[in-house]
Amino acid sequence: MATTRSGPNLNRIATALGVSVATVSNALSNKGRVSAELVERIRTTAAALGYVPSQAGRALRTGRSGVLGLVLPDIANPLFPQIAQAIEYAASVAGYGVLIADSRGDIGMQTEAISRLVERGVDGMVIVPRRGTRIADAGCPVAVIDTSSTPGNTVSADHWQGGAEIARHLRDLGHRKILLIGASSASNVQNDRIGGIKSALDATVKTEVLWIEKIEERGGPGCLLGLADKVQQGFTAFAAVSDLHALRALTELQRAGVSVPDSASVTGFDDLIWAPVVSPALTTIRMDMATIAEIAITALVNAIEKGGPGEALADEPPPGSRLVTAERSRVPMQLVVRQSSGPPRPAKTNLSAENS
Amino acid sequence: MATTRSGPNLNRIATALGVSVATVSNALSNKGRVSAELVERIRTTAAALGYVPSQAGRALRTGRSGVLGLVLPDIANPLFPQIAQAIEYAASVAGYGVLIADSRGDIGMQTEAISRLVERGVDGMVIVPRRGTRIADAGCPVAVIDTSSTPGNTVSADHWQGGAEIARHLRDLGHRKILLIGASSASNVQNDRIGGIKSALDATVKTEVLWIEKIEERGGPGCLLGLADKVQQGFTAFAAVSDLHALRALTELQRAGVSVPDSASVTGFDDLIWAPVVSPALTTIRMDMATIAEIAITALVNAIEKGGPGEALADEPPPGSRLVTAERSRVPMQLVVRQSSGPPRPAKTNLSAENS
DNA sequence: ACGCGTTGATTAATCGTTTAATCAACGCGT
DNA sequence: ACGCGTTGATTAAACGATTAATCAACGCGT
Repeated sequence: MATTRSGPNLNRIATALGVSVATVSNALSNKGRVSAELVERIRTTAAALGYVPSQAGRALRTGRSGVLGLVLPDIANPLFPQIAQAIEYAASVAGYGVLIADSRGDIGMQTEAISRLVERGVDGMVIVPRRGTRIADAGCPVAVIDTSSTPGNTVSADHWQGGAEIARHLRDLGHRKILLIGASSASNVQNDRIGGIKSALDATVKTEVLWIEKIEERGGPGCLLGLADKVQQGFTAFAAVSDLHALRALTELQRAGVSVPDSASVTGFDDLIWAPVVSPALTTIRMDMATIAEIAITALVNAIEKGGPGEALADEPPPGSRLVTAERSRVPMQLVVRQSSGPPRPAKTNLSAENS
Repeated sequence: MATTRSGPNLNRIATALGVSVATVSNALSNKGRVSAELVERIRTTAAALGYVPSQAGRALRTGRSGVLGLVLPDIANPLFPQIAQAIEYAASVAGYGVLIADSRGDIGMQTEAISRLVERGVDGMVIVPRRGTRIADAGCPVAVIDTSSTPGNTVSADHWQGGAEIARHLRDLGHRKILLIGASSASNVQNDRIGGIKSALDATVKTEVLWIEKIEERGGPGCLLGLADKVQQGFTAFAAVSDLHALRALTELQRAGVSVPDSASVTGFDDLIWAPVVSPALTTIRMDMATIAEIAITALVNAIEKGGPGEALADEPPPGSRLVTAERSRVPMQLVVRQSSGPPRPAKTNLSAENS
């Protein structure tokens, strides 16, 4: 079934019309000089025969497969659907297919996954690295979506600005003691988000960072984070750097009898699928994945087709992998206010429900 | 960069050794008759030159692209990471790459997405339909992963049995009034799960089905489901047909001051990523996606390579799309007991924490 | 009438692999 | 010594598209 087997090819169209294959090829691709009338006839019979060009033949001749690779070292990441959908859409608009590769969390398999893609002849690849793993040269243009502070990053959400948005939101609500919840201090993305939060707050607001990884070293995976104690210590807001951790915080607080948002506010990041359906619906920050994907794909396609803008990192332009760059490398994140955030301990009002 | 451009090809290896390309090809693929010694020499120089076979050349000659398509009409489905990961892994083990296609929820785009894949020359495709949409013929072998009650289904989790497992778990805990929570009565999967639950319960256990879609028609998306009232009515367990709905139920109950699992049990389906981290950790049912994917891919690859077992639906074997079949079509689901389920209203004990 | 540029189409080579057909030795039985 | 099967390697023809080079008319100015 590969690539139009048994289906009509250029030859069949050519003989059907009594012309040469070259003419047919030219007519269908607007290349050489073919009379308008003949183009018309070729087009119609091609359509009538249900002609579909063979990617294999074209790839062999042109050296382009029309396929991009998408490498997700951590496919279990709940952001994956958003990313895959956006990348697939942007790629298909640009006329490319998307081949997925997964290293199943294992860093060593990332290299293998990449080489699998290369063997399949991808023209370029989009890599969403986890925790700043180094990208070995792939021998083709590569776009990296991570965060601005990662060297070689092509484009990403402006996690720093996103953090600042959340911080201002909580500060304006009146919170003065905020607990920041992250998973791993090794993640560039999480560090940027936390950095952004802190940067937007002056000395009147106290913050403290809680790393889940640290706590789970003792308590085991899924253990309680001790947030009820934090409430006792005066924290009125809990800003997690991912909706996953926000969810954990939310349920832990509720279970401990802390009412949200009345007694404590909880915010997340990424607007994952469950953010609107939990109760109270989660205030969070959404990344514009569609725009990010479009920028990444555009940069990648430029590098592929023109050898155009972007081959950064100063070394060898033609060989090795070329990390592509884009003019816009930070896409703003958007605050989504729902019910999980509100002013700290106001007697009993039932507040803030803009979005959702 | 497509397909080993500029890289060494068979010809280069052949001239380097002073043999013919055919011999090299035969040596590398164990086909024709080549002396063991020569095979050895060819292998080593091929490796030394970093030879990677050109998929394009091979595809053109053999009519096989070595690529499968994965069609997800509802990519926003949180199950997607599990599915994509399992399919990608099974496919790569079988020597195939996976091209993703997404119809962004729109049913009309499903056909377009499929034809995009066909144009790219996929050898076959795996389709995970949403709500029993019909699959137009794709012109290549197709494996369908949905549920047993869907006509043409190739393989899937045994949702019915999964439902029965959950039902027995709750019954054995002592629950006698269980609320079943589903999203849409149009979903075959959800109906099978609910059917399975009911089938395992005798008349001593009362059940009632709550369809979220119906409630949201009035209350709007994300509205409260009125579960606190249900508790008043004597329901002690809430069995959702997806972790997403279980999560919604859990947070709604907790927010209403109903303690879980002391005053009410909540269970889900699918063991999505947040199931272990919410508090209390969610009791749920896990599907063995790895096995399902392996069965689907095996059946698909059989159909592709041998024209082997499976071309169902009685009509034309060679043309049209061929829905493949597998010997095993139902893969059992596995109960994962965590903290969100327990016996109904036992005075004050702090119970059941097997798994997690 | 001759040369020349333009238009419109064809010829043929090429991409890299697979594979059927062919061919050259060589050993061996008769 | 001749024929014959076997082994080990080569030749050459595909697969389907792209594209540079070529070629046949034709119109037109001088």
